[in-house]
Amino acid sequence: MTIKEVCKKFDITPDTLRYYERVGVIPEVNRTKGGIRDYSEEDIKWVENAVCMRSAGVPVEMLIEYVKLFQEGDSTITARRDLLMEARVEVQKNLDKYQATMDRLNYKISRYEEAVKTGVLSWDVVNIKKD
Amino acid sequence: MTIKEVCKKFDITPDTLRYYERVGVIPEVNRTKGGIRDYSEEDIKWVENAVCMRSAGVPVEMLIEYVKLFQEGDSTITARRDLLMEARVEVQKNLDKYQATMDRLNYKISRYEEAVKTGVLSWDVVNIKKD
DNA sequence: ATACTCCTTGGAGTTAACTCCAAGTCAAGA
DNA sequence: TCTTGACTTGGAGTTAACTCCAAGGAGTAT
Repeated sequence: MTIKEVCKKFDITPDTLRYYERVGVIPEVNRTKGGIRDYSEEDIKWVENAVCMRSAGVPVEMLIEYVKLFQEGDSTITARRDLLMEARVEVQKNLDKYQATMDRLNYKISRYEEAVKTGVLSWDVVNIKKD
Repeated sequence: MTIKEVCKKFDITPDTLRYYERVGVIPEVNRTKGGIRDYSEEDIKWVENAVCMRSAGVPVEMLIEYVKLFQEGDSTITARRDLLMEARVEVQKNLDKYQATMDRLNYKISRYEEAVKTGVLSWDVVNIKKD
């Protein structure tokens, strides 16, 4: 699979994909004789994983560390597990924040819907209900 | 309330809070005769809102726009609602991504837990189950 | 009155994660 | 063989959102 195809599949740019490989967010990809990247199924799984993790804010730094440990073999299994658990804590934290913000947005929007209908804007549209 | 107290309350730095005011993420805050910021309840609500929105990745740009519209008065009610709805779409998108990443992390970690216990590392620890 | 601490400002600097660019290579088509 | 177009590289540039800094002012303790 060419770089362009992989990029299309995951909606990222070739620059990003090359960057990921360069810094080690994904392992090195096989090349044709001409030196052009040819992504294997395995490579694509790594890209998929990287894109997913990055979309949830897992730092590039952490993904690099994971790949490094992976390439060191089975002796790093617990280290990898710990790294993933560390990542999970952060993702969960953010998930909670996003959910809290959704709640706030939903509340505000419902108040605005009301205001648009009735012409009356309640005091607390900016904020959240008084305690 | 002093800037330090507000910062402690929301776990941010004075620099960030002054930055928010400077660029318009929150409206201007009242000062003492000496020129020192004295945050009112209202100000604090704005800060709370800004911190919440920012923690879910709502761009500073968008918060500035909201404050600007708010200060223009009731004629901007629908515009503000639309802005909030736009923000909500983005936050929801990210929420979904974070959830997907949590699922992936949970799966991977469970596989690693297994591997740590049994010493056997299944083929797909890196990725997600084959289709 | 002097020192100390915390506040102020405008503006420069930092960071993470891309994103762009110039110069060069390679395979395929005319 | 020559052109075309996609790919390659190392390195520089960009962006959003802070973060830091130097210089100065105000209020309080000694």
